[in-house]
Amino acid sequence: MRLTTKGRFAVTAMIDLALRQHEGPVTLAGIAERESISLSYLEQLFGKLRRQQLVASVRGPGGGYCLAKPMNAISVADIIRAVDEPLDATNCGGKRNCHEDHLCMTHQLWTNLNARMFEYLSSVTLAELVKQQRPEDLPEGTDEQRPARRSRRSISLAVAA
Amino acid sequence: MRLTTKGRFAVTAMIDLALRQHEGPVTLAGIAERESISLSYLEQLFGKLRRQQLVASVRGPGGGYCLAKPMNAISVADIIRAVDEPLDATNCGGKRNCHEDHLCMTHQLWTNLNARMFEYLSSVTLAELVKQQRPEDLPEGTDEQRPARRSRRSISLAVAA
DNA sequence: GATATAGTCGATCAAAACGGTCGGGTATTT
DNA sequence: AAATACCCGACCGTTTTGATCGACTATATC
Repeated sequence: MRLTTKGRFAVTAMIDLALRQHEGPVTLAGIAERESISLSYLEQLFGKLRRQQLVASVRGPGGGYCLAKPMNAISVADIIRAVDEPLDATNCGGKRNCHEDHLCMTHQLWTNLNARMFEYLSSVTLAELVKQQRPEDLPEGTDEQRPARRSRRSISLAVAA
Repeated sequence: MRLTTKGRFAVTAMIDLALRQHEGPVTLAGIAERESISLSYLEQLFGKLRRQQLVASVRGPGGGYCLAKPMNAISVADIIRAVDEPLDATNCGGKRNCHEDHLCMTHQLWTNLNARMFEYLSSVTLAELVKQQRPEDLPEGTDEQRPARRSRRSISLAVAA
């Protein structure tokens, strides 16, 4: 579990997305402008988020990104894990046996700490963050995910992945 | 609040120190060998730990480091904060007012998340970690801090791994 | 079908952080 | 005086961060 600005960018972007997806797919260009994150950097982050099934994309005009799940099913830990990817692993981890086993005790201990923190971040969902963000104008049912496209015919809804 | 291997190194080293300080000052060379951390890197870390009053140093032969406080008064958050220093700060932080105040809402929200995590890490003390590490051989009173120097001379007691 | 939109992908890059080395200090003990 | 061990600053290679650019693909609309 690593915590850097990268994860924060991703969380910020996901909140922005969650706040607007009820109007249809949200473009990265929009998020980039509103949140002051470079478009190309967002593309990289959302590539990872998409591969982790946290968001779904809709290509072409009127396209953009939607959440792939209800926002109460997406935790901060999910987001951070998606973008920070493979990650630390206590440098000796389960791999080598260090020197004495004294060292591995220290490592395991750190792993425990990691786990507890992860557990905490897993308990914080996007829905909570959004609710905390906009306690006023959050209509009851909006945390349901919506079909990707709104236009009259189509609903081609790629969702590839 | 950033979480990297740097903080982990510092925590590991502090646990090592806490486990041995009852025998007198603990040398960085010893910690370096036992925990497989480079001596020079440890020096940098302990420079910061010392400036944050978490450890005290004893120079000269027989010298080394001691905890500057009882180990139940030192939290993991203290250690990480000491070595990870200035740290992120939501890129606009309390400084500028972003664009609209919408953005700052997002930022403040992240700050809250940060705070909660920090709060958690603040609740984990070195004493707990040590206890967890060595549930068997932890005599009752050893978590009291000791005066930086152990006596006028004598007790050379090099400890050395 | 042409065109505009918007995601996808890969290469590349500068700056920062990470982790470490080196070489010189200074304080203290023996 | 010599040995120990903290102290400090400069430097260095690698990885990560955050960003840019260029080319491509899918789709909607006219």
